[in-house]
Amino acid sequence: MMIDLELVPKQKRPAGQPCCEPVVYPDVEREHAVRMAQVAKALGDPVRVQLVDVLRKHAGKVCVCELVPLFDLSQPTVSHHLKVLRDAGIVGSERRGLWAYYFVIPEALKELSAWLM
Amino acid sequence: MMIDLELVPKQKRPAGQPCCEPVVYPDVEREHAVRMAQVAKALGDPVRVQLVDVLRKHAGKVCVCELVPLFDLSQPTVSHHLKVLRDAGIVGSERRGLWAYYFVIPEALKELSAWLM
DNA sequence: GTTATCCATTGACAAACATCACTTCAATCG
DNA sequence: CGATTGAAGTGATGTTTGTCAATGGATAAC
Repeated sequence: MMIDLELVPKQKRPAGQPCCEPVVYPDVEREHAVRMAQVAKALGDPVRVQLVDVLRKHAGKVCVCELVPLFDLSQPTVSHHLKVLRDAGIVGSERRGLWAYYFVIPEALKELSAWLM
Repeated sequence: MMIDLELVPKQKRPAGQPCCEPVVYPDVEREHAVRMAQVAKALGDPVRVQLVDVLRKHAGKVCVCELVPLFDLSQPTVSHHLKVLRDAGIVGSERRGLWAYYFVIPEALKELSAWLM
């Protein structure tokens, strides 16, 4: 982990003055940060990461009843995780008769991925 | 949002049989999912997303005292968020006298970004 | 030494979260 | 119709999280 730091050696400020100039922070980032955090938060659980992973590999072909046995969780809990992903815009769902099929919405992941790089 | 679904229409199963074959799930994904979730979870707060954003733009040049005024938060709270990022391996810190400098560890973000695509 | 400054830690609290057992809803089959 | 099935919703519970006030620790200036 070699990071070139270019540290700016600071000196103790004269009493009564602020330690340093605050870095200016564009307000534009604000809403973007909120959105990125929303997506990241939804992915902040191993179960949901795996759900996304499975859905990505079987887009549109997986119903909830196939997902449940993959995790040592009750069906309502899996449904809950799917809802979290849905609320974050990461997955969508479609109902066909008794079955609900889930699929990943690639744009959501792409947006976060882009910000990360 | 046009997703090609290729739904597999299922028929109601004969009584007593499972609804469908569970999708096989390689156990290799497990630990990877845990790691991805760990990073994502740490990014699951707008403040921390903004912290990473600022640190990325000023690598190695930002001390905590510069970060605090950017957020309408107390210094301990900012310290807490930095610790969360540090525990997730997203940022590192270096102490120089009174000041603590934080910097982003790009690999952590890159790993998540790669998985997302 | 004493004092001031930067930062981390602790303790406390409300809010949010993950989970399950139970229930409800919708659709299918007989 | 009634019975059954897949999935979502509810309520409850224990855990985690975000936040701050207060404190502690280390370093620099005096």
